[in-house]
Amino acid sequence: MPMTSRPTSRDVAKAAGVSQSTVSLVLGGKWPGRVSPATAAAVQDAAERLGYRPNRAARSLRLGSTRTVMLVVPTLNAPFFGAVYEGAARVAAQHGFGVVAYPWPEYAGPADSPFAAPDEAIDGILASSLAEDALSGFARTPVVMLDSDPAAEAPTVVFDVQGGMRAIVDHLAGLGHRRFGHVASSIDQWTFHARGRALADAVEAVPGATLVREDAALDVADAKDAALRLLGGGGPDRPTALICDDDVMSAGAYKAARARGLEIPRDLSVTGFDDVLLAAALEPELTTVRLPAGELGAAGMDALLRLLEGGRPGSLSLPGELVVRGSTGPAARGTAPIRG
Amino acid sequence: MPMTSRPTSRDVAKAAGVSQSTVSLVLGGKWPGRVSPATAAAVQDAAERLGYRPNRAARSLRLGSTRTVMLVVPTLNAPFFGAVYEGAARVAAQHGFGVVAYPWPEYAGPADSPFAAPDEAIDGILASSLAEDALSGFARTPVVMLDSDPAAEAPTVVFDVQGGMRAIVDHLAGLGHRRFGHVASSIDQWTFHARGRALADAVEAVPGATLVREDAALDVADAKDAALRLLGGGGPDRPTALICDDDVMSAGAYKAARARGLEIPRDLSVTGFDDVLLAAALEPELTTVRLPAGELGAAGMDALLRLLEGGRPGSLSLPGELVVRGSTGPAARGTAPIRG
DNA sequence: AGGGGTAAGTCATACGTATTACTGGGACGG
DNA sequence: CCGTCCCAGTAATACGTATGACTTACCCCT
Repeated sequence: MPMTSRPTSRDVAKAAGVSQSTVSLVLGGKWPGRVSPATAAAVQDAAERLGYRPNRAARSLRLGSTRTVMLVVPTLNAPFFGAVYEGAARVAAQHGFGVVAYPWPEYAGPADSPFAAPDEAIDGILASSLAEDALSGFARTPVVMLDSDPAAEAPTVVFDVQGGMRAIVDHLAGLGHRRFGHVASSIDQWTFHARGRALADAVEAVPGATLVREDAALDVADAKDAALRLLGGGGPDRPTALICDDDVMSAGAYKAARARGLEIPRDLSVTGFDDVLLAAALEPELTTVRLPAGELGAAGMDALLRLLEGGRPGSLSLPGELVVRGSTGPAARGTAPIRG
Repeated sequence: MPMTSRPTSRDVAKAAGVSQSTVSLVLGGKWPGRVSPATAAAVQDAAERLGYRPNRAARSLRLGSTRTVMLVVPTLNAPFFGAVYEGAARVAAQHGFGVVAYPWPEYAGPADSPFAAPDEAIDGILASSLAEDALSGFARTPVVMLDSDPAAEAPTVVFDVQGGMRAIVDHLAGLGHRRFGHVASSIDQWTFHARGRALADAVEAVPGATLVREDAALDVADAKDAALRLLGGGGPDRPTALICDDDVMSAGAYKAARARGLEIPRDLSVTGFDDVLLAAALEPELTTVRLPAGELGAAGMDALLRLLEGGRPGSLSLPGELVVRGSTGPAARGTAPIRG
């Protein structure tokens, strides 16, 4: 007789000749001392044979926990956040947790969430790249912040922006560059504020180095305009290296260079940040800092799970890695003031 | 006295002076004829005042439905699938459904799913760009396939690949091109098979046109090699236009062109497919076909929800749109056989 | 021999909801 | 004036699990 609907723990009990409670004890792993090894084995065997899987809804109802975590990101329409998701989901799955992603832009508070009742339907929140108070509607829900202000109350996992920027500046300074232009993101997010500060600090540490900054939205066209402003008329005082807040903006810098007739890296060096697919697709390939987005998601989920278990996870900083490609080269002699 | 834990339907009942069943009826919207308008209003008011939200787990348990859908994609680490997710999640949210994404590559069957018991924890599956039999472990679960073989049993939403390729070929033919090279993806997926067939058909419709094809993996470096093979020694018979299976491969074609000293679009035209961010970041900007990824997800979710309601949704084909940018131009005269 | 202790299970219950079967009472028809 | 019908709502129950409170039977010790 074919089992038409899914087997329950009671079916397993019947098959093993025990009570439902015993099944629950055994499968819950808390049988030592309560159930004899022989019985436990019989139960596990029966469960296996029937292909029993516990009902998630029933378990959630009983335990008051859904074993689901919500990931809040600005968008999934960017490989970076996709990688964060994958890293987080991998770790979550290992602990029997599911992950629901929620892209932020249209987000207008808990009532607007994909879940009508976020406080109930999820056990915790992993929030990337957004202000902490944006989550004020989720009182009672444990939160871990990613790539956000570590000064916040919640545990935080960030990239070592400082180290990354210093690596870039050191690399360029070693090539003889002294006049830097910063194609900066105007987005009001901690990570970009941090990048700006880190860059300023790093440049300050280079004797005789100068830094000019122009802000732009996080897209190619706007970044191109900012880069053009930085390059100005192309006089002898123009920057010899453009440091961009992320890889996409670098593409704008490339366009600006071409518009000015400058060849990369001969006449101008350009750097990015993040190392997304685009970086290696550009011509020449982009020197940038690789941020381990997957690890960010994984480490964040790890912290969140510890938080859910009542622990008190600390904040964490993940190092980036300078990837030197073809967009950086020695500072052109010709652009230095030759005489006077 | 502050309400410490979440209000239940029983709390609402108490506050409104009715029974729990009445609350459930009213909030379920099936009260007309069973409950007086005045009472219904009182219940709704009480629910509002207490900030009542139904418990998802309890409802799932009762109804045997989780109101959650699983989205299976090859990866989220690609903007295309991120957009699919966003479109699907938007539609799902409007119907009170949540979406759990599951990246495919590590996928090894239901037991490996983020949910230990997929058949129970989800109501349906939206699967993108993968073979139907890959889901054989999910018997009993309704499935809608995206960008996959429409001949499959499950309802399908695809792009009009045929129309897109024809638009590209017509555009190029109008510019005088006759010798085409196809930088083809070697991935065994319906969409790429379809693109290959569609391209062959479209070229065949152009009198005197020829088509050569080289296969490559879906990354920049491999696509570059394939493009180099297509360009050969650069003799008079070389293709004047390279049609790539997607935008990323186009980046490889760009590199091949530069390696051969060919300028785009003067000496060589290049086209892509998909219109991801990269397309507009390349220099010159890429002529490609924009595929509405978000709409794909939305339409797929729409079909799936109808399927879950017992409907019988048909398959659907979404049109792409040719986006002409700077990578295509008139066929160079110099490359045509001048004499003989 | 009687009492206490423990090993090995079972019983009963609660989680919060949706729904079916039921009830009290008023209106209405004959 | 009595039977019938319907309105407005309620009581009871089931979904499948986890767990604290019980129960039994056996063993050991004095």
